[in-house]
Amino acid sequence: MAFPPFAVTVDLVVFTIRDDQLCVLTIERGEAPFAGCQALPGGFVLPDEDLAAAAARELAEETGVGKDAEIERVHLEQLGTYGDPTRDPRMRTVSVAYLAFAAQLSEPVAGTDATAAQWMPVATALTTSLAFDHGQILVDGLERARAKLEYTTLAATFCRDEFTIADLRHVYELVWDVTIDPRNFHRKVLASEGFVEPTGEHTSQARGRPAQLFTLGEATQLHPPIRR
Amino acid sequence: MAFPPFAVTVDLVVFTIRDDQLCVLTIERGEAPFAGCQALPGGFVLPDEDLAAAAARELAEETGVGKDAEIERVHLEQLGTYGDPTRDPRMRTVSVAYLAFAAQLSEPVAGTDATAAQWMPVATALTTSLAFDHGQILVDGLERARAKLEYTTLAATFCRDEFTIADLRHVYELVWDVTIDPRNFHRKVLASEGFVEPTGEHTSQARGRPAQLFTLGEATQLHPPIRR
DNA sequence: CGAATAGTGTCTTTAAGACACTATTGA
DNA sequence: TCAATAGTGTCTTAAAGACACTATTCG
Repeated sequence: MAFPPFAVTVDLVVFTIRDDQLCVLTIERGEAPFAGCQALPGGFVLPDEDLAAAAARELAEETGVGKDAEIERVHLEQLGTYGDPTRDPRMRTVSVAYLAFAAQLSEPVAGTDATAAQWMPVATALTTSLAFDHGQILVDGLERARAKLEYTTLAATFCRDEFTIADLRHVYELVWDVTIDPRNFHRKVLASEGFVEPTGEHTSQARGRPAQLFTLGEATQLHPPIRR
Repeated sequence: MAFPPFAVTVDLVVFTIRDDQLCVLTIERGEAPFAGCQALPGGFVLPDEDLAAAAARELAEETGVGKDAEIERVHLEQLGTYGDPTRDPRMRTVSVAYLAFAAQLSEPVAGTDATAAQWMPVATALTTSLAFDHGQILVDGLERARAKLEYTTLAATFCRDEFTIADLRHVYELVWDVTIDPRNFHRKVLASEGFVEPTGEHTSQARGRPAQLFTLGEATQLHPPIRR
């Protein structure tokens, strides 16, 4: 049977928290179209590769994540598919966008690609002209991320394996761009069955009373949700 | 630049309410693979066609919806993309699934296709072996539909232009497969700013006190949501 | 009349938000 | 000591759910 041939790519919206800012992974394009322009990382899906596998592969290539046990600390989900006939001037392309949340673990971001990858503050990225329809994909990814924090435990994915309640609150504050009452937040998280489990350890570095350390609990969904 | 060629299709999960049941539109496949098997309606995306346009075209072909002003009464949104390399034995295919909610307006369902289309109760469809990965797509579509009713006004999309609070409650009950207290539901809907607007008209047909008729209000999101 | 459905009022419980207060550290 | 952060308690308000009650129709 004849069918119109399409190129299928995956593009990644990878969020992390760095220097007290929500950041997104971008690359500088080396070739036309949009040469020299900032873009989301991504690439072609291989002939026998699943879409999620292609996304995981691109993520590993660009961040180094996934080569070790670090894959455990990354959340990857399908965001949406973008297929406007004019989105790529070279050919008819359909891009399946994936959304990733990562704790900032290893610093090296320069991937196996020759392209220079960097963590760009989301506030900057939103006012930057990105290649293709990547500006729209970023907006959609940010909105999805914000919504997901409400009813899932995925905020912990932005934290290291052990974290304090203040760390977790900081994730919500940076992603939602709001301030949250520390006392009410504390109570709400502890009241949420299975959200966090105490390790028994405490932090010691900062000024102020040492905080208890927690790990992510069994729950993946929050009932009731933590509302924006 | 060389790239692996893919076939790109759209598949539709179209829900409606018929005979007091949540139903999904299915077709009987005429050709291999899965000849004679039930499947979701869908087809190839044309070379210069947007993905959403392809979904709208397939929907019109299968249901007749969209030819008149009826397009107003249908909600169409992207559900997700399915691209397992083995999902279609003929070729490498990526399918972009769309979710549609429709009021049961015109009865004729037999589309312009030769394939026989029918409204199948979702409870039946879930225990039927559907072609390709359409069983998974249906499950995902049902879960998305259930979630959407919580925080959007889309339940009204299942109703005719004018509807009673009981009609609306019935949508929630059938989609969520629960029973809802009519009195609390009534209060909650009326308290939700912009959800419904009274027309001033009343129903007269049934036994019991005549009910007020409403149209959908300006709101698209519900604050607070109506929880399952 | 009684059955059926529409619609209102009221009480209890749960959760959110404001915010006073105590606890424990470093400088 | 004070500044800073962690953590608890308590009050008020909003919303969910249970359910008694009234309203209006048909048979």
